[in-house]
Amino acid sequence: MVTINDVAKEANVSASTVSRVLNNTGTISQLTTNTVIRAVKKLGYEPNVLARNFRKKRTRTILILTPNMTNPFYSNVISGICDLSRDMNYSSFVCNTTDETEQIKKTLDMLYKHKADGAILLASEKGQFWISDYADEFPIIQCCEYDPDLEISHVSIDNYHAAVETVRYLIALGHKKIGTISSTNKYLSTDNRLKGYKDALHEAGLESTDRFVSFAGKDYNYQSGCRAAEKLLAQSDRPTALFCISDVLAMGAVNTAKIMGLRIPEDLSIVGFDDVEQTSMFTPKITTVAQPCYSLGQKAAELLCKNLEQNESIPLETILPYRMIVRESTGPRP
Amino acid sequence: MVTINDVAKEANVSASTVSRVLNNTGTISQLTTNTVIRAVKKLGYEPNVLARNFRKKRTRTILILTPNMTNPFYSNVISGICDLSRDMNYSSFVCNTTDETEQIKKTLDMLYKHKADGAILLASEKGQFWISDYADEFPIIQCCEYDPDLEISHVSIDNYHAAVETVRYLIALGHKKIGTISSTNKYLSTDNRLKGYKDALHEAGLESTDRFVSFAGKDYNYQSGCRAAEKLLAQSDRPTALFCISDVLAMGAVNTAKIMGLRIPEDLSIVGFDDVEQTSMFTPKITTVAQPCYSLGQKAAELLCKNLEQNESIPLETILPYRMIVRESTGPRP
DNA sequence: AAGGACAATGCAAACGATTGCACAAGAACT
DNA sequence: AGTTCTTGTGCAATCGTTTGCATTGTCCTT
Repeated sequence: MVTINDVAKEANVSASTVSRVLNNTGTISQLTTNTVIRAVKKLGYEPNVLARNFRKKRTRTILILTPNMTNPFYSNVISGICDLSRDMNYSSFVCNTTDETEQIKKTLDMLYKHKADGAILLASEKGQFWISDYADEFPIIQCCEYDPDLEISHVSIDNYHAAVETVRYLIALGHKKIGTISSTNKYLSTDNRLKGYKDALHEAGLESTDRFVSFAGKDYNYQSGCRAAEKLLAQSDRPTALFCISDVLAMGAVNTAKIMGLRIPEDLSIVGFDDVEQTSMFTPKITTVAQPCYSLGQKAAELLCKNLEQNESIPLETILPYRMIVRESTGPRP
Repeated sequence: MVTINDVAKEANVSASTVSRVLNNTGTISQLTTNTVIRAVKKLGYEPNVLARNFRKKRTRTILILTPNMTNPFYSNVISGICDLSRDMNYSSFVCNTTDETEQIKKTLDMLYKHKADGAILLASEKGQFWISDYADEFPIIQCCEYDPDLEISHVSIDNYHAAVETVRYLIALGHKKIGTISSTNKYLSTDNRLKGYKDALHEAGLESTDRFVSFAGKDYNYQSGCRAAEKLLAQSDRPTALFCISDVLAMGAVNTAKIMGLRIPEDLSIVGFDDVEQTSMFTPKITTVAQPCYSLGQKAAELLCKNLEQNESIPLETILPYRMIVRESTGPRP
């Protein structure tokens, strides 16, 4: 293995000079710089990352904490983080935490142990104040979900207005009885989407009744979407449109509706959220609010890496645009 | 930060002794061992990973190379790898390579740079002989896909027999005209599933004609599944059953069939492969061959870690069981 | 012309662990 | 009793970089 000393010898300078050339630190004459670079190339020298990390107490590694990387929404975000951090010459270490506090803490402790330089949290439930202990010492970014009561940087979309806009759209189609499928999880987005839904109804002078609000379990999955939809649609005076806070829930709702003999969108309009790939494989293709998953991840990674690299400060809030995609599951009021 | 020397001082021994106690190397008396352990606990000493890695030229990190982590099949495998390697105190670094040779090489070069100790390749196309150059020097495992011409350890299922069994099942249902949707990609599994399909037909004395074989693009996606199915079903003398080499292709086929006015399974039986979550959200729920994605990942990670840890040798071949799941998309010949 | 400022470089000490070698003390053998 | 083995421990070198400080030479200022 060729070391910095070999290069130094070849270039007739000291190891420190080589180091300074390679790190762009200190003042080195153009002439020497050239000589060193030539020597580096000639010997095919590559700095030993292990030694460098050790000396600098840095690893060029970032942590990605996700409840579950199997979820297509998260896997897209993670993809964005991985790709960008790779381009910045950072490694990314993905960790499934299943939202368990102990697991999250254990993973974040890697920061203390110098196994990683910073972290991106994909989904923090609200009220986890202890996260600040880490964020005070290390750069941490919350991506997608975040806690507004914590002074930690986050990258997200405007869930409130996305919900408002969606429900307005349903209202514009003539719907008067609009239901929603929410969730019992503790994410901010869930609250904001519910609030947006209610405000949009209110703004249009429509009643917002508990009868039209159904909560899927915190696991958010297909089955719970089916059940939640059933509760709403079994009522004699049922909604004619459903705003679901995730696509998977929407798929469950579509399924339940079909089983109950309702045609979509003729009898019932359904809209989802996220725009995971499967929504367009479904029949009917589901109208949804697209989140820029990949970009959310990229942006978070970019902010984090730049902070680590040049100590550039991370803005407290970064909001990316959402986009409503009208497909086949919504139509005028029956 | 408390170092090994602090512990040594506290325990009135030398740093080497502390090191030996912690690494279980050399011979240390029970008495000293206890003293050291007490000192470690008292000071809350944690070995500096960076220094240790540097000295040992190891990182306790494994590389995961995937064409695309967004694919639900891979994300499940990756999940298995991540979870198991975390339990073994290894970090895992996921990298999207989009099957590009240059990207794969660049990632594997991290092994040379001591940024990782071993690697798991999720999907290698056949004929990439240069991979052996890496495998000769570092532990590498191919998971799911592999090249039989390379002497590299792999963890997989028996794709050939899975295909045979599936087609036999369709034959048992009375089908005589059975088509398949394959792909133009260069994966071994694709070849084996096609071969299994043909052999099963042959074994039953049924003709296997090119008219009934359609190839989706190498991207494997929903759209290409739709197109491939259309080619098969547009024929006047069309198949009554389709064996698709992936669930996503099967979903495309279902969709196309519906559009063409065919009822499933009354007019056409369709079976997929993989058992990704969405198959059961689809109407009808799709009959498929389940691969133990998560376990495949776990197994590969376990073998790799154990090899790194205790130099335990990795068997050339590890085959995990598949399982056919009959759901709603298959029925007797119309 | 003297002094100061500055640019360019080298020396050597870190960083925190691991490990080959040496050595002491006691045990076991002849 | 003398030799050899074994066991337990410490010393000091080492891994490959980075970096604080010292040094040299050059140029500018007054």
